[in-house]
Amino acid sequence: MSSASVVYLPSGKREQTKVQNRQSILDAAREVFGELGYEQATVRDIIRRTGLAAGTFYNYYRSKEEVFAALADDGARRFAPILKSLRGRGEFEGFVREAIVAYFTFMADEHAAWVALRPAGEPNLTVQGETPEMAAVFGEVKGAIEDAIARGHGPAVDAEFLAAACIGVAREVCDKMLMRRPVDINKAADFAVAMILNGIQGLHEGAL
Amino acid sequence: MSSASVVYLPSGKREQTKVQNRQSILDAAREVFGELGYEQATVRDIIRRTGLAAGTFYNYYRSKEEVFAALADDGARRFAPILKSLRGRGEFEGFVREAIVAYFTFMADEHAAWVALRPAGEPNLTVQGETPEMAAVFGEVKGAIEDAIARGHGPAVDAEFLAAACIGVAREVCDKMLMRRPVDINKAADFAVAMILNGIQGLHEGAL
Amino acid sequence: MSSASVVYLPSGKREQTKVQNRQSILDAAREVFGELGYEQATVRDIIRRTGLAAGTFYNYYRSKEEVFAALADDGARRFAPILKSLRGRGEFEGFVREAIVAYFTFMADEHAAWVALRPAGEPNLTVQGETPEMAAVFGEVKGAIEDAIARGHGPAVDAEFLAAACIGVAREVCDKMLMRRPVDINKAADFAVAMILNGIQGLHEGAL
Amino acid sequence: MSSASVVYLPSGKREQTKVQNRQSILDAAREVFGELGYEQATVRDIIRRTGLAAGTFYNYYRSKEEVFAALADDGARRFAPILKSLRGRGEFEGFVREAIVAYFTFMADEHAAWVALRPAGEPNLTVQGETPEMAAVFGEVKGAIEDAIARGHGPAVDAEFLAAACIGVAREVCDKMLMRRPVDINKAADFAVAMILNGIQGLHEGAL
DNA sequence: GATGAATGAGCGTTCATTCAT
DNA sequence: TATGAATGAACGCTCATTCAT
Repeated sequence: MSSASVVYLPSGKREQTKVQNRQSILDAAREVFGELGYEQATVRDIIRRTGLAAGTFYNYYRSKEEVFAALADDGARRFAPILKSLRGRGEFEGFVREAIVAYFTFMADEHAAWVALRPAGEPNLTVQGETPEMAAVFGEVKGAIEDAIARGHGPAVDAEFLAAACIGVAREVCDKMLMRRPVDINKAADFAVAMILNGIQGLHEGAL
Repeated sequence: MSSASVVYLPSGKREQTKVQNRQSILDAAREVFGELGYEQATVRDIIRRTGLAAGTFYNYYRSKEEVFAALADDGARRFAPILKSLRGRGEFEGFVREAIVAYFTFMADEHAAWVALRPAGEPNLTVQGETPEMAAVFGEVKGAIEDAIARGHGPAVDAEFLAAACIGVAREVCDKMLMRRPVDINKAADFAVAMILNGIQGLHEGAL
Repeated sequence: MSSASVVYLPSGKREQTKVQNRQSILDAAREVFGELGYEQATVRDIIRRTGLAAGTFYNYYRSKEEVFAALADDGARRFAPILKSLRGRGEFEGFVREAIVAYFTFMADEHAAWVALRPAGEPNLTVQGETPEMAAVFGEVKGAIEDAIARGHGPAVDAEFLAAACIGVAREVCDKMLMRRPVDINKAADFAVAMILNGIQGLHEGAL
Repeated sequence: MSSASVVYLPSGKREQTKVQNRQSILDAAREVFGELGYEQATVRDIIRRTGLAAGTFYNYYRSKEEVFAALADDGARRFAPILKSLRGRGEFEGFVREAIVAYFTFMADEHAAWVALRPAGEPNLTVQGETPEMAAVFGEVKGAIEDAIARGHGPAVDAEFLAAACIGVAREVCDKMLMRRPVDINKAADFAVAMILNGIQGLHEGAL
């Protein structure tokens, strides 16, 4: 009761614990962000789900912003190679199709993982449905499309508007796709791609 | 012995300050919501900007939800007649064009008013950029498009996806439009409409 | 809308209104104190039930303490003549019996009126059950008994303790009586009186 | 490379201040409840007297109800063994006497401690005079008497009225006893017991 | 590095009371 | 006198963050 108990662990273990703690925090944060949304989520929520002490959180991240960024970076990092293989290719049509498919696929996977991991016990919980990874990957795709268009790989139209339109279609159709069972990536991608490419086609003819 | 019993009815001064206070609160709330976003905004933020006492807020609204709703309702109410004149028309093309134009026009006006009123003194302030009115009107347009498509006024394609795509294009292009100077409603609307209608055209041919 | 409407009423009416308002406040206060208890009751609760304006309350009473006192005084005033007819009589036994009966009768009446007036619609409301009048009348009885004993009309025992014991018996038995249906004043009074008088009898013999 | 992983177990200093703080809160709460009464007391009153930060209170108790209960439980727990030794004894007279003595003794101790600790500097402060412990112990005694009578250990009279009368006598005489200097437990207990037992005696003869 | 209690600013809200009308 | 909106102190409570252990 009145003395400290000290347990010495081998150094390897300690490193392991560090990795484990960091992962615990990330996992808890993903859950919390997914369920509550970024704004509603609090550091305390994350800590609670972690089982760690409050102070421990701050050994790894300085704020909820930072954990969010870490998760987003992780998503972006995993998505980067996929995206890289698409960038820089010559023809725009192919790029759009592949980018959309890659994006939808990533989102479907992420969403599936997220749905699978959520405990079924709390059905009345408000769910935001988008993890930091998803948000980040959307940002990546957005950037890629904007880039591709700005670099002249796209048609000769108002580049910024075009990118915006592509992104809008991609995001909204993706959202709907994720709400259906089963999640049909091909159908959704076909739809989105058709909308975009046909839309552009018209722009040419209409000389916009 | 004979004295007057006086009944005070709502008269000038009182009623006037009531209206003023209500308006102060709404104005402050619009600012706060526009700058901080709904989630970050607090009742006390609104009160502070109002200069009124804390308790006074609660003579007018019971919560931030309620002020938000009041602002949103105001936006929706102002937009409703415009929208109503579009709904129920037979052909889809015309509906889309008019809806987009109406939406872009409303947003441009709202945005201009909003920008004009914001004090320039705090440039490093996080700005969300969307007032409750804008959010509400977006919701109205979204509903109108979904309705129009669901009621069969749209082409024979996946109605939900189509609505989603239209909405995505409208929102994103509108956002870009609002960032430019001058704000060119016609150009943006032409672009968005072309994307949507041409996109649909292709869907038919592609038998999606 | 923008001008004051003034209604002149004859002076008699005005006086009448004053009396009515005072009574409204007292009635509302009795209800509120009875339902919520003195501590929980707020001036606002009373005002709300009154239908009057908040400021009007302060034209009649300066605080909830004051309304409470007014109600208590009313109870005491109504009880005073009954009590007066008992005070000063020579023999203690008779005094105790009559005081108890008078007290129990008053409380039963008051309680019946109170129960009858309460709206049956809110059965889950916390009810304190004692109006200011009841509290005040208890105080009067207490004073009367203490007086009677202190003036030597009681037996030669520790006067303060005796008064305390009488009062304790009276209060607690009265409470139980009021909880039963039908309220049997005679039975309760007989019991209380017997306890007290027999108790005293023993004190004499025991030479306390 | 080789470093220690340290697990901190509850040790001296931390545990000590926790106990101290908990005690500070309980002490402050007892004072506040004693001076202001349960209803008037606020969590902030307790915190203020404690000198701790506002949030700290909530590390120990969730509400004023909970602190009150903790104090009351403490009183009841300390009184329980004394009470237990009395319950279940056959004859009623002995039970009443012992219960009264035990109750008066406990209250006298509690009251003495309470009076001794109160700072003399604020003479104009409203004092309620009853700590949660006292209230709880009164409740225990009340329950014990009601039980004993209900279980038939009492005389053949209206059990509920009898219990009420006993309790009334005990409470009121105890209050008076506590106001005198010196506090004479025996005298007060003798008085109360005589009142009760003689009173019952009369009930028998009177066939109530 | 891990712990978890302490901190105190800040939140939403209610309240008694005032005072211009 | 009646009105009822304005006031601002105070409440219960939560939070991000710190720091002695």
